[in-house]
Amino acid sequence: MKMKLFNTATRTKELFHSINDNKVGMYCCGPTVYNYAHIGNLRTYIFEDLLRRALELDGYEINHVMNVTDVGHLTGDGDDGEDKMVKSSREKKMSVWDIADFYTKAFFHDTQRLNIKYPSIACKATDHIQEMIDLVTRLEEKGYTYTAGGNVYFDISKFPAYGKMALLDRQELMAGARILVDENKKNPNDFVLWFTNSKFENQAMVWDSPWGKGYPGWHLECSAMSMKYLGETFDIHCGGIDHIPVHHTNEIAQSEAATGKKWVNYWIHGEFLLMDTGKMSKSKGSFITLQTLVDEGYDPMDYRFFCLSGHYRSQLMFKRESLDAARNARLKLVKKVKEFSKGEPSTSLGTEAARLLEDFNNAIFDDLNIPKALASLWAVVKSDTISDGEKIKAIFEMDKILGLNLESILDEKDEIIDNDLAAEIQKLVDQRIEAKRAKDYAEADRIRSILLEQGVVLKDTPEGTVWEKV
RNA sequence: GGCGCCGUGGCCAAGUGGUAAGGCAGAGGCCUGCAAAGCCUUUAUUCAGCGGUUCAAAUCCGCUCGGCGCCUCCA
Repeated sequence: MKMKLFNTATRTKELFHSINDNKVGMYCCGPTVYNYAHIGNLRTYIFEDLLRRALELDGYEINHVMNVTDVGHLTGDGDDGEDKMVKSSREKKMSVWDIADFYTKAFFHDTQRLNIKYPSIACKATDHIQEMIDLVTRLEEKGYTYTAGGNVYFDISKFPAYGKMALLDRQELMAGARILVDENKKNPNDFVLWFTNSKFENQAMVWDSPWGKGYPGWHLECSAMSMKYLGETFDIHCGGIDHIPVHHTNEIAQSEAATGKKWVNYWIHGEFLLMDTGKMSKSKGSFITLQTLVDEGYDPMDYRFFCLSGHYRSQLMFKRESLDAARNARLKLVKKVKEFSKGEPSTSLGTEAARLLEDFNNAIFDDLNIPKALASLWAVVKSDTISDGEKIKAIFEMDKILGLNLESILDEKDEIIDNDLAAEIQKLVDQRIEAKRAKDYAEADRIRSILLEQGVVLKDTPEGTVWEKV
């Protein structure tokens, strides 16, 4: 047990201790399924996947819970906001349920392509309305709520520790920064637990509650579902750094007010992916999805490898140039792995390979220092003294964390080309070999360029001429 | 205005007191009829700038300049 993690709650790197032996309860804020996830969102899920894999390497069994937000996420944090699901539904002329279903599938398709492990439990907010109502009831019984304008609000003045993790007490708001404060609120930071006062007609997603027909506030789902599946106090909660000041702050307030207990031991937040133009924002509409990159010819693994190039707590600038660098490096790695795997893999590691693997693991355990760990990976690749069999074993071991799918890439068949075409190509290759033998280089080059036009590249290796499709 | 973060070779990036990992790109070489691929070698007396602390600083402190994020839905 040697995992060290930067805990936002204490702003320090701490040695991780789980509540129950080798079991870890980890809750990760999931997608809002009113649109596609963009590559910035995906960076966070990749980071969480790396965290999960690292904890597994450290010997823990992970209960990984992720929510799917399919209701209650408003365009503004007040009574005036419209539910994003409803908005999307109206714009796309699909039912809210179909919208949710469509984008949930799209989301998990993306995570699967990025080799992100599927959560132990993926839970939808709309399947847990009762749990949310129960939570609001508990808060109401303890006097943490008030009703105004038909909505139930959380009263932060009753919870003195409000904003402690986010250091909100040390901040002063910029005058006018908060556009449109909900007039029903006693304090601008109070937040809605339950809405009944929807001004939007035909609100499709409403449920009966003790406070009237309505729908839950956004923050509620994470508190209700995490406690249902992980208990009232659990180990890790992660998400994007943007969630610190509002979403996570409110989750902490309502959870700890309800139970009177500490809710989460370790808060781990991932930094943002930035574009040259600034951050990528889902609600602004223009963003890059994984499919965009795939359409441009990148492999999803290129993007994963790109994310590995920066530390999860640092902002990462997305540029095609950087993605190209990541692709080149990854392709080189794959090529090496294929080469090393021609022989039998070793069953054990010699001292140098073992040392490099240990260096790798130590970097991982030091708050997920992937960029540093990668140096050990390349050291294995380039080593003169480690046998190919050991290299393979060590690299596959490292890939359990990196998740580049190196083992299954080996199983991939090279592009299938039908036999007739292969025979045709081989015939030309043979002609060229003949021409070369006769030192008729003009003819040899002519044949080579014919093949190149068909996308076939020739390589004259010491073992003879080989060709491959590009 | 407040809070937080950052500034390391052409690009990305690790390193937070002991004298600069790694990747990409580039250059040179080997190989080749020429290529392609591969391999080898090579690229920061220096870490935005200026002061200070210290035997010793990219690493600590102060100031200056530059960049970013948050304070509003947001990974």
